[in-house]
Amino acid sequence: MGCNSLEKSKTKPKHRKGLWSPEEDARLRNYVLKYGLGCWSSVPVNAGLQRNGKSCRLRWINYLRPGLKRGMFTIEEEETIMALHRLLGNKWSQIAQNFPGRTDNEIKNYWHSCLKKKVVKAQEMEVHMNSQCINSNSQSIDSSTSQEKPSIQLPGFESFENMKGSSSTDTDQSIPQMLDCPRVDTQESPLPKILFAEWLSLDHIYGQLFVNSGESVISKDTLDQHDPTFQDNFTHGFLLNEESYVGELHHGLSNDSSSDMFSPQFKFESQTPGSGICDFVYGDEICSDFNMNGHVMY
DNA sequence: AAATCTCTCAACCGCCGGCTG
DNA sequence: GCAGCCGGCGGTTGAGAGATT
Repeated sequence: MGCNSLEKSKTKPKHRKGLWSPEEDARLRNYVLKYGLGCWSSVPVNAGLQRNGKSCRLRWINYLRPGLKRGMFTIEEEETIMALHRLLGNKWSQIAQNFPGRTDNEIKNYWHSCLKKKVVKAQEMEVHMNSQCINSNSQSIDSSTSQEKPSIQLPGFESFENMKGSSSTDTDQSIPQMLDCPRVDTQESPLPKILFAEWLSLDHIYGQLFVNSGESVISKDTLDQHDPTFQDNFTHGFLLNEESYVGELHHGLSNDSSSDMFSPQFKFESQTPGSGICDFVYGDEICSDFNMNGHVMY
């Protein structure tokens, strides 16, 4: 690695632990926005932080990264998490790839604090109902009933069955079909009707931006505002500078005509060139800072 | 009002695979 | 092939907030 030599000769600094202060957040944010994502181990040194690189990386990914969606999980998100967990097990990073703006840590926490209990409850209900069923009419039960259990079929997520393979964990083996979980109807699902075959993560996008600083991923000139292939804006927000509305950022999917896949894209609409740091507002929340310089720049 | 309990979630820890010298 | 470092991931912890007694 190119950056490890930086640390080698130096004595190990004492790293701060615990919660991040606003000052530390500001230092890290300013550094990454200015110099981009590179070698995390050099970030605390260059940014003047008494943290280790790992801690900086985690703080950026889970808290400071632009585009993070904060707040409660929706019913749809909840159902999707449970469905994906049944398919993938505790593969939180893979699950998180299907939730733009959510982090694997967030999903993992939500699972352990809320969803796990629901699954256990459902499991207990199933056991209870099965025992009742056996007692009342044992001869009517045959092997086919288990195949008729309700199963959550996420539209477009069929291929995850293939991904599951042998990587299943103890948890996904023990989780029963959800008896009280509303099934996702393929006809009426509010979820995107596609599979994110490979979600182009924000990290990836920003990483490219930082490497090629000066390039704009969201350019009002390069993106067709009326792109007919741009579908299902499932997240969007507003860009504000210090005083006023600057534009609207859509985060959606664009059909790649060369394949059946859709790819995530940003669209920037109704823009008024601004300057300086802008906030991306999602819902009622200010998510992060965006540098604006005519186009959306970083 | 105070003590205790429960829950949430940010952050840490340890492991793993990939890369480099 | 080996050692060292890195980023990434999943498991776990513990501080703090809110609920309950």
